[in-house]
Amino acid sequence: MADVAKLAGVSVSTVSHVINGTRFVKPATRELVLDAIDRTGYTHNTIARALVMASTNTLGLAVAVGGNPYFGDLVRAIHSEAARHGHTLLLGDTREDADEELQTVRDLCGRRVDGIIVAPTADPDHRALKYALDQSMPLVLIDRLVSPDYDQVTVANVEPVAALVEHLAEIGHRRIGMVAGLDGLSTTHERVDGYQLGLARSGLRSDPRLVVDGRSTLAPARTATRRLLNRADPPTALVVGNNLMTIGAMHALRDLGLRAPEDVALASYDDFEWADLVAPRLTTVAQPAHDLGVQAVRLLLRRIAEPDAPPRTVRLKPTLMHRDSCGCGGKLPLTPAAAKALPASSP
Amino acid sequence: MADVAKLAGVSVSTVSHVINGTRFVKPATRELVLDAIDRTGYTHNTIARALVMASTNTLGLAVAVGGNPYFGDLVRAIHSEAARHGHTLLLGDTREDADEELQTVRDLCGRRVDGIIVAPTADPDHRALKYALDQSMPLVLIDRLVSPDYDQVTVANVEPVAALVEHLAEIGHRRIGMVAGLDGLSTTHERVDGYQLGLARSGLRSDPRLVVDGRSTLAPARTATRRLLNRADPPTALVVGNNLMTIGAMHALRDLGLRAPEDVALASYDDFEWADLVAPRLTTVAQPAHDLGVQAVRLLLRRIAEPDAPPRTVRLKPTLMHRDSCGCGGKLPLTPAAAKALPASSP
DNA sequence: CTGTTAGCGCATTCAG
DNA sequence: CTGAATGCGCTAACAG
Repeated sequence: MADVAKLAGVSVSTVSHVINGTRFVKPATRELVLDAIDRTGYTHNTIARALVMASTNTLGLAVAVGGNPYFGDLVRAIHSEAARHGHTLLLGDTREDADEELQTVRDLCGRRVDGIIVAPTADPDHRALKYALDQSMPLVLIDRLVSPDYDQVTVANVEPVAALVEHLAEIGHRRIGMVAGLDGLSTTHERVDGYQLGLARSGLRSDPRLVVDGRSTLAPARTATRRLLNRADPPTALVVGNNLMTIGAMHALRDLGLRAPEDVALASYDDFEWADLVAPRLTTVAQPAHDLGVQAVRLLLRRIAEPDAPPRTVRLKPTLMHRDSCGCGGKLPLTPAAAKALPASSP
Repeated sequence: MADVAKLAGVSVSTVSHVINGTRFVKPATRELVLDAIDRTGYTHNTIARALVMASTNTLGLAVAVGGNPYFGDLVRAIHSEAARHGHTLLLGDTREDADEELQTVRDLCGRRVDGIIVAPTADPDHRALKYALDQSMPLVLIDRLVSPDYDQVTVANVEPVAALVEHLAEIGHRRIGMVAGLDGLSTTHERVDGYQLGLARSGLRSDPRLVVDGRSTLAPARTATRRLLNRADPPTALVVGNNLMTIGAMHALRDLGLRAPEDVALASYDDFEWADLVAPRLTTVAQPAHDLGVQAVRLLLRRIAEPDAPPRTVRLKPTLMHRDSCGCGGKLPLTPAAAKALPASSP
């Protein structure tokens, strides 16, 4: 930058100001600077700028990068919304592990990002989150809720899952099982709560043995589902807690030579782009991944701008993708109450 | 850091050295420093460090973040390998657009990442890549090849696709169509070349009208496939150039009330986790996404360490996932030559 | 309208 | 074994 200044016959201060447009510069000299800049091949050093400005224009993202396509959508949405506001993303992988999460958040803080979006792991102590707050690092939680003290954005879980269960019950199912996600995640608990609520509303007794742990991923869900269906008195319908576990559950059905929805009806949380290509076409609840990401970024930018604003929890509504795996033959819509909790969209 | 030094009764220089372990410090004073550090709640400022070290321990990644789950796997692999070497990822989205690509790379350079991994867009001038080289920014290309002057890592395309075509031909198909990807990408061209090669080897005449442009994404592939199958003399088998387009093609089949493999046989590039849950189970070619990512990072770190090393092109082999959509009934394996080009794995 | 100068927080010679 | 001093590249008062 000193070179540029010399070559243009001005001071570094002027160079800085033409670069940032931060104060008026006589058009003549500005031209001088401008072409001195590209004759020098000069490139603005964001690092140095960040040091003095105490702001990096970078947002940290701490999620479990792995496997789940839903998080891919989230990352994409977050990235584009961040970019729209001139921010870049620094990517951290929690691997759904509390220690990794803490280390990731630490690293992100060390790199002086302007704020962090994290999909919290099941850490009961929330060490990573506390650390961030401790550093007074702006923070917003996505997907999973932790406490209203944080800014957080998530999706409705209880009512939508209840609606699914009620639908299944109305078709005539009396033994409805659930493949639940990782213990310790709010999404898991809320979806199980929704399941219980649905049963209760349908006048069905809840049987704890019908709820199995699929650990939010494919393989465990596969074996758990297999075990569940191998019981002496297996459920005739299954509610599955997320997308990966749905793949696992379908594998399990195939392993056992069972067909959906004839042998076992299926309804699950999270949609796929190919959900209506599989046999049977999957009845699912689709998350508004894009909106979730956008909201998270907005919340974070607000928090950065006003560190003392009251924390806000945003909860978005998912959409019912009513297809064939529930086995109602398409003839039966949701009950009015359920439909209200869970707006439907034609596939 | 000055605070820490004061509180420990030493100089900043000593503090720096105990933090980085960069020279011997008497255990006694080191302890002093260490607990002064956490009594102060001091956090190492990576930004300032980067400024003086002229190195950020950050790698830039410029890909089309959108939609394609294959890139999700890639990002994951790259991230973990980078992390293994103490580097973090700065994420850039090219959106498969040349201008976005250039801007992304510019930004990444401005942020002084230590190197960049880019999945080049179809820009005929390779402006972004030239820019990076111009800045003498270490660079490696992933997925698509551009020129042996760059470090690049990709997957074999020609022979694997040829093998697919030969397989289809051997089952008896004489009119084999292809849904090709975005023009200008090496993967697209190589896969089309493989298609032609397979036809030639099978003694089939190539008909340009049987190759349609699916633009590497779902929707265009759907309409293109529909148009192709609506021809007076439609193909009886289809080779599809990537995963998203495969979803599109399957939608097209359903749109037309056609079934695979009975009405149209299907074989495609890129595997999915659910490829054997759809009807029919998809015969695909699976990319070694993880290895691609790992190799890319290794190449990049080598380039950073030795800026003048000769450029290297790494080409990995994909795996055949031989399932049902090709319609051979599982009875017919690949010809020996084809099998050699395309190792198979049981689903 | 523009130049001078003092840090931003750290790593690192060079002396002790 | 440790401290003092210099500079990384830039922005922002503060003078002109």
